[in-house]
Amino acid sequence: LNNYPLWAKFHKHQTEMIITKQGRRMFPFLSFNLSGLNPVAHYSVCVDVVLVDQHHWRYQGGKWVQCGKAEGNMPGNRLYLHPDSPNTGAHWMRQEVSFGKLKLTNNKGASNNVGQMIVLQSLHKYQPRLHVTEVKEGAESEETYPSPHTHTFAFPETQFIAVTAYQNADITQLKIDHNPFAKGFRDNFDSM
Amino acid sequence: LNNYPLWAKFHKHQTEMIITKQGRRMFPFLSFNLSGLNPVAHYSVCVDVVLVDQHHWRYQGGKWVQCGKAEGNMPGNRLYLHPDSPNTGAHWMRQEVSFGKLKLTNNKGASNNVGQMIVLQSLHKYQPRLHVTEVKEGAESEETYPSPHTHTFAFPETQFIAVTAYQNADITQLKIDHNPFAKGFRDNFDSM
DNA sequence: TTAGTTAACACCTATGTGAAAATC
DNA sequence: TCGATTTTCACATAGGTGTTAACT
Repeated sequence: LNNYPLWAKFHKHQTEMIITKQGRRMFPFLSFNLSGLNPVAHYSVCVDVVLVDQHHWRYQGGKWVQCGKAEGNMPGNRLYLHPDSPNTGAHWMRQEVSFGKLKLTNNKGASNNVGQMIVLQSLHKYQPRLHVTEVKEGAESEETYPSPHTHTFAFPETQFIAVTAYQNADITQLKIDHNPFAKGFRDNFDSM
Repeated sequence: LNNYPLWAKFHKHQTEMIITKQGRRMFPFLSFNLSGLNPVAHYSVCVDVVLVDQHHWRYQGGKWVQCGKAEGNMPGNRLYLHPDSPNTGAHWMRQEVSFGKLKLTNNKGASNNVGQMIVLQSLHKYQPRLHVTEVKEGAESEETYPSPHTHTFAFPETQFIAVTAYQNADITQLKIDHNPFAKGFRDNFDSM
């Protein structure tokens, strides 16, 4: 996992990720360094997002608290195939593998665009996971993830609660401080 | 070939395409409708650019004239693999196949970024070509284009002379009139 | 009312244009 | 001097931010 210090800062305050109908990028975004692959073998790399628990969460009195049962796993795509897939082990190990364009949405109708957006439920806690699958040449479609020959990685620091508006002001400030696209909201007293 | 009327307008005045060190997009850009493919077979789609003749060209007295021999074929990548490659016949036929992000350059050092930019010589006349190659599962690398099972298409209307600055003012005006990124140079007398 | 969601907005990053000046 | 190339620039497109107000 790359950019661990930043993820840790967010995690300490309980990371929140905005979800919108049209889809919102994650910040921080997932990025990994892979090693130990066969340079000439072919792999597909993808990310999925799974529920951490079966509860609604509510932000009350400055804290996140559990609140009743969730309505089970809702339908909707939770798998995002890395755009470079499939590719050689050498390709994946040459440089960091980033998911900067992965988008989160609450629009169940967007499930049609499989692989474009990950559909989540607001106010639920999620864990992103990385899957590295060896692709057997001559095999059928790529729609069988995760397959038997998959390595899966999950980093607790990347857990987050999906929201439609930020609840914790500390999280908002961290986003403003570190996301370049939010520079317009920084207190500018010429930090040069 | 899509957008044929626009290509024809440029072709009538002898199309010019700017080349720069960092790479410049084509305008108009190449876009095709494919048909007749096997929906479940896999194909790679790419474009290359070849010399039309072995001469330098010079713009003199408002006309393009040949001028001495070219120094043969220079090294440099002239092949651009469509980013969706490889993919199924159904995918390629579902909608137009566009090369809007293909970039032309005169930077021979950019040959390293194979597949990113097409390296050309200024003041030479070129013909873009479309290649559709069936990918055999289990075959080795994709670096054997064009392979024996390739269909190649070339449209004379897409021929152009590579330049580092526009020579014909008619071409400049056509670019300004039709390329959205050049809207800032249009004579704005509120065409609404 | 309350809590969650949505849409419009100003502000930003990132990048594609030809013009014009500078350079080779 | 001359022609070709490169650099810088104002002005576009395209789209990612949190804020705010409206909506449900």
